[in-house]
Amino acid sequence: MAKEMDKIVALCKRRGFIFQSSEIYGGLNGFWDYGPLGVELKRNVKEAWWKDMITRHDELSTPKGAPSSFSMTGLDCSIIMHPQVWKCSGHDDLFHDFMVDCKECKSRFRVDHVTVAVRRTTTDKTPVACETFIVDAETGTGLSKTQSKRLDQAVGQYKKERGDDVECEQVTMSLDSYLKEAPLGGPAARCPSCRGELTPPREFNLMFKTTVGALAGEEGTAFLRPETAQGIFVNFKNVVDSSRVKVPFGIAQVGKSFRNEITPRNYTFRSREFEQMEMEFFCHPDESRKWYEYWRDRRYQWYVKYGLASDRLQLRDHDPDELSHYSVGTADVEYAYPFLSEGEFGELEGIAHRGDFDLRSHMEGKLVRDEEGCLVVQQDEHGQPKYRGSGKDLRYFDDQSRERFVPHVIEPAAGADRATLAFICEAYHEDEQPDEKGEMQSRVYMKFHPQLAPIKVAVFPLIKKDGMPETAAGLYRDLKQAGIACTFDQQAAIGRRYRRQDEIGTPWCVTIDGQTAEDNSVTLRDRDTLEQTRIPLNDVVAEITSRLNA
RNA sequence: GCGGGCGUAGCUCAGUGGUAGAGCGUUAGCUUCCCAAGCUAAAUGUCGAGGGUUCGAUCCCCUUCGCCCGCUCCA
Repeated sequence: MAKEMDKIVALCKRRGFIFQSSEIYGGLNGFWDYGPLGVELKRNVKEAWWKDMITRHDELSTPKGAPSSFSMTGLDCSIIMHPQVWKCSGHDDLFHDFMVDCKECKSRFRVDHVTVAVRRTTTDKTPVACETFIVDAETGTGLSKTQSKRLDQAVGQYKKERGDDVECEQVTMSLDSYLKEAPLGGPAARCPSCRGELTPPREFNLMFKTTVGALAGEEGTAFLRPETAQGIFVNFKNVVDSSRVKVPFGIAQVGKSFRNEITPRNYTFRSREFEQMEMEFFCHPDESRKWYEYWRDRRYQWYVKYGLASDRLQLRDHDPDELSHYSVGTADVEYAYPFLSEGEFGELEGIAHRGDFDLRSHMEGKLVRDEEGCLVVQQDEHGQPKYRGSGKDLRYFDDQSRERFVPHVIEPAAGADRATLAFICEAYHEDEQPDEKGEMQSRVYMKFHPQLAPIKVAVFPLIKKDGMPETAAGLYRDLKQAGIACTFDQQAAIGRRYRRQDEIGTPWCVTIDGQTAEDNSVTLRDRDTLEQTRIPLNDVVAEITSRLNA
């Protein structure tokens, strides 16, 4: 499997699908460029998505499986937005962590994930001893017996030194709070797994920071968007007010997002700069469950339609404890990429039921879930909203029912690069075909769906004489005029030219031969079956067009 | 981020303390009436980058960047 991935990566480089960014300077981890063929492939992927979402959407009919008819519209938002957007969306907290590293065993921990049991004096709260541990979410386990014993011993030692009149109590707190409370002097918190020395907390920000305005300073600090979705939410009111859409409706966006991943790996799968195809679907809360299921199934089918095989593609509903902070239901469309271990799948797209979390967050301020599971505005230590919302009314007024409500949101969020990579991996095929002497030769071909293939047709004169090149060039121009991506090749033997096209996934080759001059017919050769059919030269454009739309 | 391995032509790789080769591919010509054909010719590398040791480094040492595997982290 991993070997197959190496072949795919080599082919992508050799044929101009994907290059490493800034390769001549040694490359830059987590960034990738699309070559001449790659850009066509990725454009076709995005175009297929956009057509499915917007261009071909019929808002007068009810699509199969949908609760009702609905509207769809597009949007293209800026990459840099007001910093408050990320505070209210939750990204600022979620993507911004302080981490400590163990100098001994090199483990890394989020400061707020490490719990500290502290023994301190009851009188002046001086910390005497502490032990760290990670609370297991499933078992809820805390301090071990050994650790308790160590605490007892440390307190005993302390009492011996100070005399017996000190009373100690035990409290637990996060490492975060402990470091703030006992910055100096107190016993050092040690590594939860090996008791090694910990580094001071260091800032990790998964969002790319930049400065707005020429003057550097905290004032102008802004972030490159880590997802395209927030641009849609903050424009919700603009779209409703300007486009006459009625709930239910969706807003789609394709664009770049940026995440400063700690470990970009697996080719283009986890990149620091990537392109998303996101759609936010706004509906009445009572209907949201049905819409969630509709979009989940429809998005899965989209990948099937464009050629991902069902045994390497799966739709997986998240377990309740796996759900994001905002979600009441999420499913992933996953693909068994060849770089993953047997049985493992990687995420292509997440379809999330986000409820009213996003719109309300941008109205009221950043929300969190309280003990009863209700969304409430997160408060700071003074009882004020931690991050203030816009204060704008983002509710929707339904003229028919005379009802005013915050729509619920279904979000299918797909990775354009991940989809492109999955289509590349799925397309890669090797087989054995006889050469002109009848000996079996290995053949590599990319079995792209014709709508995704970078080039749809290659036109060849069988040999470079008898007017064949001229006839072929004429057909090439006709195809170009019709807007069909095609190429012309008269170099080398015909077999080699076919193989070249196979390797870049061109579904059809048209060859002008001796018979063309006699009866105006050409051969149309199929990439996958290698079968050739004779069709009239004048029908080629129409034939290709109809096959492309099939 | 840590540990291990690796980095030589477009690709796959060989090789040596005295500034480099093979196969495939690419390009040009001839030949060629259908699946990587034949013949002829040609191009291509600052041996990942920077520094050090040396009379001399692609080779030895250090740093750095990148890739792969594992751990960690993460949607």
